[in-house]
Amino acid sequence: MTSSKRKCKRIRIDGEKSRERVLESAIRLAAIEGLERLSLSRLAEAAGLSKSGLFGLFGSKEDLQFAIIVKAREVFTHEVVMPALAVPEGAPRLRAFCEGYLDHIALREWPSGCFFASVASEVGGRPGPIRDRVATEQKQWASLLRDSATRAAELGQLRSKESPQQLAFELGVMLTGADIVYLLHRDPEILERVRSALEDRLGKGGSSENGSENSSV
Amino acid sequence: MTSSKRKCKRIRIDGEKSRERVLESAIRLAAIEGLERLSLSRLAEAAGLSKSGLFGLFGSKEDLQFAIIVKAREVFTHEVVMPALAVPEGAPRLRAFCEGYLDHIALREWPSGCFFASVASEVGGRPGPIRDRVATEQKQWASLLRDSATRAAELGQLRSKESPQQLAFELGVMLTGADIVYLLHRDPEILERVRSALEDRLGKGGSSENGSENSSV
DNA sequence: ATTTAGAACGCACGATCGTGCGTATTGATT
DNA sequence: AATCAATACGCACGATCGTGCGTTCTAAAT
Repeated sequence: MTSSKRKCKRIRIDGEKSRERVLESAIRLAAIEGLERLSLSRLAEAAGLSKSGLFGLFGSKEDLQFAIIVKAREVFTHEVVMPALAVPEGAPRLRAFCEGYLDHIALREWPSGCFFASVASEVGGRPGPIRDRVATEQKQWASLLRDSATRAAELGQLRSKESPQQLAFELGVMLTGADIVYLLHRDPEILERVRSALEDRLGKGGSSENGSENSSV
Repeated sequence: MTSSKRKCKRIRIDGEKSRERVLESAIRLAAIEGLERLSLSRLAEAAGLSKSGLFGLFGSKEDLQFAIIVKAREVFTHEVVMPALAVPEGAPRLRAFCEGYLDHIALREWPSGCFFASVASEVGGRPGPIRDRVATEQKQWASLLRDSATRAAELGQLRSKESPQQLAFELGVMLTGADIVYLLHRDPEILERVRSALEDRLGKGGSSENGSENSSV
């Protein structure tokens, strides 16, 4: 009920550019402050426009929060998911998902670790549309891991005694837990121990083993 | 500079009772809202006293936040740590720590899962005394797991190929990650999969195996 | 019975929050 | 050139935040 886009023959939505620019700052601010603590004033100041101008771009704070989630998902897809999809399916791709996640949370540009882990624990206790949306995103990420693990099992790349669903689950919660703990201590040993766990379950062979330039997207 | 306790021969601090009563509500509210989103007004209303009365009890909001952390630690110690310390050391105790944690986050009285996991991701990106305190608490919990795993290794209760430090780390981050994910979906399968992981690494034998009444403390 | 220190209160302050309104500015369409 | 819808702005509103101040009440110490 917020947007009233009456009849208009040819609208030139130049505001899209502004929204993108704002969201670029917003995802970083929201990861630190939290989705609800993020204030329009500070975001406006960080993005270089007025508070009311920012408000008008999104219509309401909840719409802004949704847009931030969508933008964060795009970034996560670009930084973690897509590079892994360029790796051969099965165990190597599953490993690439996990290593991509570890590299992602270790980036200095993200002082609050994984955006979705941060937001999940923020809104997890408060039911509502935002929590549902975050839950959906998390499920999709879990599906990526599970599908890769299943394919790895089909290809005979796993220890036979292990259920691929169980393996994908354990890796997923380990990554999330490591993100939280790494957030507190910033101890590289945390990332190394997760990599050891990966090596234990998926065998050796890091991301530097296969040249990544002969892959067709 | 907040407390000015001049010279007084015999003070009867009755306020301790009030503080305890307030903190009882505060830890639950803070787990849902977050340590910083928690407002004095709502907490005062929930605890049944005035806002200024509540403020006077703690001196400042930061002091209140510290008191909440201390209280949450007491609850966690009472609900998770102490029962596990009544279990024979080594693998059974390590298992009791993990199962106690799972039971703890599954409790309906805690709609936001583990207090410390929630607060960790809230303040993890913002350095300061509160984050340092939470980090210290997390380290102590990790030490409990690590010491139990080490003792289990000494007792020959682990698969020899496995480093006890690595085992303790993996279990710890799995618990934290499972807390976050369970917060989002409330799917009992999540808890079951963690229990499967425990069974895989520590063998069968749940908490109901050994009678817990013949234990000294 | 008087004294007295702390507990709890009402009240108000400055700051900041999300939001609505009125108004220039802009660039594409007519 | 004129029209018009969308952008971005300044400003102000009610609400809520953390905090300080002064008063009343209560119970232990004298």
